[in-house]
Amino acid sequence: MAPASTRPTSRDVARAAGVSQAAVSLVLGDKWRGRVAEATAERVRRAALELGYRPNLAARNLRLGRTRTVLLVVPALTTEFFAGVYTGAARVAAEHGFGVVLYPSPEGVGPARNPFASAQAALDGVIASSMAADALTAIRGEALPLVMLDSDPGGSLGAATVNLDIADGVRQVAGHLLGLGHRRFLHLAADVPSWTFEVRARELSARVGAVPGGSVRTARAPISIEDARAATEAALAAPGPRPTALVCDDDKLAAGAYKALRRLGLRVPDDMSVTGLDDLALATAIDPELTTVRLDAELFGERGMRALLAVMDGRTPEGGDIPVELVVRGSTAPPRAS
Amino acid sequence: MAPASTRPTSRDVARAAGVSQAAVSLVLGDKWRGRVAEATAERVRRAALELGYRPNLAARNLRLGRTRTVLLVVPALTTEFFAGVYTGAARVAAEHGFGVVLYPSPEGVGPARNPFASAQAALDGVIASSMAADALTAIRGEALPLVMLDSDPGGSLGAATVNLDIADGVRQVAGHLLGLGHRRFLHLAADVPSWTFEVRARELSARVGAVPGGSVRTARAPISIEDARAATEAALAAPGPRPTALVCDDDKLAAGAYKALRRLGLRVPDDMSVTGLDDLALATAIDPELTTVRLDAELFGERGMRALLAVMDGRTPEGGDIPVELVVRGSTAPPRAS
DNA sequence: CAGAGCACGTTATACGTACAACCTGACCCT
DNA sequence: AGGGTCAGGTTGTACGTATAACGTGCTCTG
Repeated sequence: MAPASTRPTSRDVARAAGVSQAAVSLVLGDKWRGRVAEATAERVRRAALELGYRPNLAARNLRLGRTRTVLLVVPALTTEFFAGVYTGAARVAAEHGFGVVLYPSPEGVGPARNPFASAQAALDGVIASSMAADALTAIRGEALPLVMLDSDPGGSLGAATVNLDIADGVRQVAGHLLGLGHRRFLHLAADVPSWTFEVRARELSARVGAVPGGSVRTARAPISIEDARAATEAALAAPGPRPTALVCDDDKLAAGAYKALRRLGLRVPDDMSVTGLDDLALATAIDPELTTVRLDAELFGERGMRALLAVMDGRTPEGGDIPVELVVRGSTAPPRAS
Repeated sequence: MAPASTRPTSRDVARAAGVSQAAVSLVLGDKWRGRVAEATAERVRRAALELGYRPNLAARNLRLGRTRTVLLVVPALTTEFFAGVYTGAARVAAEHGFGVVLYPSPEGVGPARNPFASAQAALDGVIASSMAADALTAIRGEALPLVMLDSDPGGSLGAATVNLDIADGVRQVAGHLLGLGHRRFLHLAADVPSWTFEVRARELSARVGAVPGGSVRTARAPISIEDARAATEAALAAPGPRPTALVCDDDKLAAGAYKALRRLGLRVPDDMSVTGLDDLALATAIDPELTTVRLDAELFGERGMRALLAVMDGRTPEGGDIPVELVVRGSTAPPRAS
């Protein structure tokens, strides 16, 4: 009489092996050394295998009071970059017996825009990108151990933060372009409310402003190739001397800028130098290949996970921003003698 | 005496509101109509709010015997496309009170390569891309309701499948290029063991082979821009008359092919027509913009989730492949008169 | 005015697991 | 012989929730 098609429990395994449920738990939990005879343990293992037993995670989580699962909240723009962050975080998590669940902050997915309503999984902690703005209030409400990625260290009110050294990346870009002789800059800024984008703008202005004759104009666009194209065309239609260098907050924006420049009949890098930020695959797919700042997404994810493990453990996560690296390719050159 | 920093339970709320735990469960579970006075319900709600009560999901899942969470297994190449699949699936899931957890099949992430070891979440069902090959055996072992995306309907042994009409997409591409006058094809195939890529090859050969003088050569590359570039260069170095049309299994491959053609001094579309498949943002970022087949990733995800809901419900999911659409852009033109 | 019915709750229980605490017989040592 | 030790288990319980089953008074009706 098959008792319906319900999954076997540890008690079923116990019955089949002729032992108590506790013995099954001990054997399968690898805590049986010196408590259960090897022969019995083997019987239990065999019975579990035959019945196709899988432990009920809900029950285990309830019993243990923890889930060994953490949530990674990323912005809707699920890209290579955050795929890398996930990979790094998942690797470290796996080393410590943890799992990582991804929550891409939705664009109109659920009514609640609440990661916890969506990923119903019971969680031990959260890593959240500061770009996933929609989800942040819900996250705070949950009162779980939290690590923020790329968030204002001052403004995040006590939550641990792990940051890329974006300021240094912008410094390197500015230094590179200034060194080539550029003075008039157009900054194609990501239209996303996030501290990291404020840093980009501030740092660029500071560097360029410190040089005689240096000037920065700003255009804004959401991180989308089409929007970037439109914004760039509009900005370059403005009166006054044309900028010679176009600094983009993101490689995708740079790809849009390329399109705008093609339509305007301007050549990269002869008429306009262009830089990006991220070093996505896209950066080498476009022609000419893009000078950009390489961000180590995987390392970012690893550091985020390590920080979360520290927080969950009551320790203080190690500080220090993650270094970034300028990658010079074919999209930057000295401005043409005017 | 704060009882440590442990999260409040429904019993704590009950105590604070002066009612029984059962009453709390009724009120917060919205099952109190006619069982609890409005004033009492209000007291309970207020107490819950004040204590910051969050139900323990592990306990609820255990009690209810279900989690209202499903797993979406996607291949490591976390791209725009699967981001779209997720969005569609999550939307439908949310409509039915379900959550979706993403599992990107890892490239060397965990030792187990087991989605269930990683996403420790207790699950009600699984949607899996056939490209996430590493994870498939683990998935079968779990014996959960399963829907496969883009899988061989015959070979998937009873699991429900939802497929894009890739064969028709390839037919449209072949028809378009043949109509322009192309006869010698190079097929840049994705080096991924998945039924959908077999379909591409088979269908292209069939169509082109049916035309007098039609021939198809094949090159293989992993889905990466650099690998695609190398494979294309190698293939075009082969002796014999050069193909005039390059059919790529994926937009990323096409981007790699563009690079190869640039290095060989061949112009698109004058010397070589190129087509892709996916219609990613990348397709319009490269120059000239890519003729490709648009796949509706979100619809794909929606249909996948609907099918899974049907399976979990004991119903038969609706059949029918998802239509795809050829998008003609600047990368295809008639072959130059030879 | 009996008792039916309703409004408003409460008590008890089960979900499947992990583990603390307890038990039992065999063997050993003095 | 008496007790101690140890291997090899078992019994019992708690985790926090949802809900079935069971009271209570009170009102209404015939």
